[in-house]
Amino acid sequence: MTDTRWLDETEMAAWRAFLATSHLLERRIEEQLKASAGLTHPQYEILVRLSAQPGHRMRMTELARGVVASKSALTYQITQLEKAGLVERTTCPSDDRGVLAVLTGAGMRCLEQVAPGHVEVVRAYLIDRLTRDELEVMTTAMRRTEQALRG
Amino acid sequence: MTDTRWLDETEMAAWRAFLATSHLLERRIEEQLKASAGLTHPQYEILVRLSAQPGHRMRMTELARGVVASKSALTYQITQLEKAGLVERTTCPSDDRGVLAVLTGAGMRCLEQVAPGHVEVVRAYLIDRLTRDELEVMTTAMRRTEQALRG
DNA sequence: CTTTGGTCGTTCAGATTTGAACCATCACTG
DNA sequence: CAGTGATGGTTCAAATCTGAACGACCAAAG
Repeated sequence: MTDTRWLDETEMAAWRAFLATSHLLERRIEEQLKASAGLTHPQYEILVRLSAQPGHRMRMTELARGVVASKSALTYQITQLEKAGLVERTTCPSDDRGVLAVLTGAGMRCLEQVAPGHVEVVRAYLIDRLTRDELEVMTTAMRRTEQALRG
Repeated sequence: MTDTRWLDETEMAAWRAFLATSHLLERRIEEQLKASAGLTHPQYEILVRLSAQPGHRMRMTELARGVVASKSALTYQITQLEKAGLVERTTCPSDDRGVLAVLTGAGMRCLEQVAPGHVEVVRAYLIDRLTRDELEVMTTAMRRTEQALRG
């Protein structure tokens, strides 16, 4: 057991700020989505991902990876969205085990209605607070860490 | 209703990477803490905050603000930590409504034992992946957004 | 001293998440 | 074709979080 490399002042400040910001932002987003459409953030992300796919459909596992949710959490949320009529389940033609989540017309309309307000929050509290340089630094840095965290 | 200012490519990339990274990192941290000491991340954060205070004690509301948790979530977690013997509740001498959460000796020892492994994860997946410049940019940027999100 | 409005922390019901267990199916091997 | 190990998605119980409602207390004003 080697000695611990503790975080120095700059590192600690970065980590604390990152942590606080991500939690606070999550709260704001959740609040805004709930108020404007009764959606949770995970649900919103699911709709976004589906809408970006050809055929507006995606395999459950792939979708779970995309939105960073556990398989059971996704099962639950898809069931909720299905009850709300925003998503449907289809059996996958190429793999009988598989399930495709498909965005419905109502789901697409819901998304189009909610997205502007959501983007506004993301802008107001994060994107518009950063300079272009900061934005680019953050993108490359976050992509690197995301890469490290996957796999 | 003015036209929506959608996120351009750079902005979207920044936001997606930030979101994915924060969720993935949260998962890793949770996993590591659970395995090494049966703690959740919120619980760990509570111990850290308390340990940094004179007298190892803090008011519930202030603590909730610090770790970015709702009042009821904090009540729940402090109860859990109390059952585990890591924290105690004391009535606040200056305000009979108030409750002070106090870190116990066992709590402090637990923290000292768990912290190295936790820091290692934060380093391995975030801090050590960033250059010094990136770190500093992120700190100022995140602090600015944190500021905006509080209040 | 009482009233008033606000803060403090808890409680409660309901919603969501987690992780393990499970069954069905796949892909490959012999 | 049977056997094997891995994968896909669901289910379940337990843990946790949310938001509203609540009772207790504070602080300032009358």
